Amino acid sequence: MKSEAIDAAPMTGEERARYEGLATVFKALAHPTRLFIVRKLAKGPYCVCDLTTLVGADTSTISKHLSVLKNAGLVTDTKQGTSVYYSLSCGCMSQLFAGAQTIMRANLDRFRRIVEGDPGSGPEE
Amino acid sequence: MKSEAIDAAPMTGEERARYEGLATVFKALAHPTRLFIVRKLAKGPYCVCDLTTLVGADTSTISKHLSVLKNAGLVTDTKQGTSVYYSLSCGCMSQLFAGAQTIMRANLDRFRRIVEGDPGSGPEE
DNA sequence: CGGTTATTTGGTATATCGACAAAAAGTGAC
DNA sequence: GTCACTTTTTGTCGATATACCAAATAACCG
Repeated sequence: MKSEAIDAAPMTGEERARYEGLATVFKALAHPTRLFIVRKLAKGPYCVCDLTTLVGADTSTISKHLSVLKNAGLVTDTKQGTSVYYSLSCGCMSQLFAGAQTIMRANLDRFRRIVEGDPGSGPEE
Repeated sequence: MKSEAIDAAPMTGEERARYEGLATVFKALAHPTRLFIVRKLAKGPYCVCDLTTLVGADTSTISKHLSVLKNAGLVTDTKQGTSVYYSLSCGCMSQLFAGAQTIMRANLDRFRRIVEGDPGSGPEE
């Protein structure tokens, strides 16, 4: 049975497109290495080879991760000699991190309560 | 050649784990349908069948999307009769959306400038 | 209990992602 | 031009994600 009232109509095509655009941003952040990179870039620009060293992966891998971030509009790049330096394109990244960290912290708390056996918290069963 | 100083050491195991946890949150948001669902849940709890109608997909598909959101700690569920109602577990979702929307807006602006041919903006070449 | 409804789980086919290696492309120095 | 260095692109392959269908599970009602 349906709930009281589904006031809102089903997802329209335009809505769908908007959510796909948003999803592109989140997809770009949906990888530990890319998060690590974004975190580094928050401190200043880095070139590909530096990030390669920091992450400890193949250069081509890092380059591809950076292109994902760039296509999502999260970073910009500048050429300097043979190097390409990447920077964050938006200060709002910290906002995104803050939100995600809030959730992660809550998850950790929940997990801890479950492990420590605080009754009345976890999935009682 | 390396940049001046890579003061920070390479990614440690602990760091890696932390970024994987964060990535789980972003991964959960990295799908248009799940974003749509989260948006709906911001208005109040919905059961699976309502969301199924709103999205226009198979029930099992929606159920699976909801389980992804739940495993990431973004939503909680409550049983009421035969229905399961899902709610957001955190008000910080709006923060995440705001950040992503800021980026998307910037992307749109950039794109528009390129299309409209404003010189000195797009990827000059 | 059998019947109905709501949800989850398992199977499967397709598509996308991610990592490395190898090759290509761009830049600067000589 | 060639050499050295940095970055991107391409190819391949295994892992993951996603959609639907079908079957299993759970809750309510008579």
